[in-house]
Amino acid sequence: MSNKTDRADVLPGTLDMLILKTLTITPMHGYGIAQHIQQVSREAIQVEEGSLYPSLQRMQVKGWLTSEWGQSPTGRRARYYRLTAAGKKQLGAEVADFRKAIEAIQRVIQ
Amino acid sequence: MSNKTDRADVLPGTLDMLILKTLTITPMHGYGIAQHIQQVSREAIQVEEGSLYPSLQRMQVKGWLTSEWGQSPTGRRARYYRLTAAGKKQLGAEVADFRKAIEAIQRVIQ
DNA sequence: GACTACACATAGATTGGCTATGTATTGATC
DNA sequence: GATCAATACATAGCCAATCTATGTGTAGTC
Repeated sequence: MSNKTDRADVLPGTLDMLILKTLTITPMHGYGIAQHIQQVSREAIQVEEGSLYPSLQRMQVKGWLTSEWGQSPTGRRARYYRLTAAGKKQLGAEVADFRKAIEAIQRVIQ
Repeated sequence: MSNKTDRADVLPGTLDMLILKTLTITPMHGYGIAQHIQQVSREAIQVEEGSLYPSLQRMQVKGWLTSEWGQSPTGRRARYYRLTAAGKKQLGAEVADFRKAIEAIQRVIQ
């Protein structure tokens, strides 16, 4: 029974959005995406590999990302993910929906 | 494919919290809880019956609610749900977790 | 007597993210 | 040169939460 705020599902349904947002900075490999989200969220969000890679694959299938093999800064092979135009559009929609959702919930919980 | 913001799962995992919060006002029957959440959220959140009643049952099992049959204002039988002390405590915890979670996500999405 | 709103309830499906596991490489430490 | 931690990708199987769909029944209205 781990602390809820340790995990990516702090709010289920938001993982794709966090990944897409991270990739607006620069194309990144999976491990780097997870590190970035963890750091920016001040360790509040820990993206598990078992969530991360399936999500990256889902989003590639949907056309929101492309990827290619490359070299990580440490010299290891790594798959670099890049946001597509469709991915940017999707991100915009998800962020807008998210803001509407928390606004609605805030009204209920005051 | 309905509009996300039409449904209770605007943010999955928040339904129990919304119900608990609603019951801090006064004991209420299921239908009334759903109406209240819908109104306060300005129609942004629609609690489906197939989500509502299972949730009410889960929370009773966990001891967060009690219930008893009564009369609705329109003269029909209705099951009234009442928040327990454990339910109040749970609500506090869920609201705190929720605030932490959106804070963390906001940091990532700016 | 038909229809709408009210009211509760369950079955079955879907989704998302989890845990657990497996592979493999690099760099540091002993 | 062996061992270990960190880096890196990936899949299988599970679980929880909510959804859709469906069913029952009553009160009030036209």
